[in-house]
Amino acid sequence: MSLRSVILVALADEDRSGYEITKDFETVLGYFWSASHQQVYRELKKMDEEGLVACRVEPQGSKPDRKLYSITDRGREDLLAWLQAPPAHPPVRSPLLVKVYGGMISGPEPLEAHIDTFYRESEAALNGFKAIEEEHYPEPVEEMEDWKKLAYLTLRFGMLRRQADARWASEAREILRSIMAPDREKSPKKNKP
Amino acid sequence: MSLRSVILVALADEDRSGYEITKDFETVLGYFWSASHQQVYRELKKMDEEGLVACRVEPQGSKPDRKLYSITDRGREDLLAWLQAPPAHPPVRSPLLVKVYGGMISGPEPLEAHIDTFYRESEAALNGFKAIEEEHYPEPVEEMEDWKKLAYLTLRFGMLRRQADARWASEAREILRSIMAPDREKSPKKNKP
DNA sequence: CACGGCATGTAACAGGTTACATGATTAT
DNA sequence: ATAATCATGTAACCTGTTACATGCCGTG
Repeated sequence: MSLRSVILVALADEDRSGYEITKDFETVLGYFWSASHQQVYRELKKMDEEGLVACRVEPQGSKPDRKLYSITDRGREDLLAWLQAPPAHPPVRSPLLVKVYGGMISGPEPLEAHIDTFYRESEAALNGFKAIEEEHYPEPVEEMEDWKKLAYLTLRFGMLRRQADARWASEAREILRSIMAPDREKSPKKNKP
Repeated sequence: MSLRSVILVALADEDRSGYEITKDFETVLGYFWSASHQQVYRELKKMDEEGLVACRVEPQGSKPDRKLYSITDRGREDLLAWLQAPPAHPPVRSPLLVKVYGGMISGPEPLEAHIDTFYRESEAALNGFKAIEEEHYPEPVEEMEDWKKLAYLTLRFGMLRRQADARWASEAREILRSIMAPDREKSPKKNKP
């Protein structure tokens, strides 16, 4: 039920079209949720049927018509209840770590490549976040408006995660080097002793 | 296609039953993947049909029969190809951060509770990992066998992540306190200015 | 004899991905 | 012209969750 709630959050302040909400998932909402336009349209339709949102068609002269959705009282109630309920913990699912764990089967070479890319991506994402921080949050936290503090916290989460990821990747690179080191006797590959 | 591959990794060293693989997801595999027994059984059935695994029924005297699965050559080929391909990046989906972002709607009280729980859970998980480290990986990394280095890396990932989570939670708590502080004029709630 | 662990599944549903499809407007 | 962006959707499929279901064994 999370997608519904994210959409309701997006609609809480201003009416938006499915297209705009999709764009939000590529920007602000993207720090903590992702959804494709197909998902958004499908969900909005269901939510309309269930009375959580209302829909009106807005003709806009030259451009194609758009369907503007607004949150209803029922929608607001549902959202409030969801926000107050303790959050679910999405289960861990990391393809990268599966590949690490299976490293004895693939051999260390592909692993080194994966981890290297992961390191670079983590660093790049971190730098991206830092740039956003400088541009949009230059003032000290205490001086931010309340809503801005909350948005900042979601950015901050991404930064700390990516930092941890980059740190792990460099550790992993070191350890991998010791596996790949050629000056060792070759023993038969076995995953468990 | 990741679930298939994780199952193949689990079968790479020794034949296992669906039940045993399910248990693996609660232990070793649990650091980087999760799946329910329903998923495991369903997937094994499909993989059998597609010739990635072979199945034989093992009667074991008193206890109920079990179906032992083993990886086939086709399975090994598929797994190797998958391990070598660059890993997919699962999209971010964090219910907690959605609730943070929607904090102006719910008010800070429930948020404080969510973040507090998150902090405690992160710390607890971290301590759990540290205990496992002491018990199962007491020797210096350089002295570990290759396969053990890889397993250690998956543990290490969990540790660094949880550490980052805990750090974020304490930052968040501080910032939240400044929102909740009662010695401020009350302004009308608005998510965006 | 009740309960937890072993061992296996089916069915329905919810959520997410991929592919396909349409048509207008605006910028190069 | 043609490509990008705006704006909307359908259909099929895959993956994950929840609920239901069965039956044996060993321990207290």
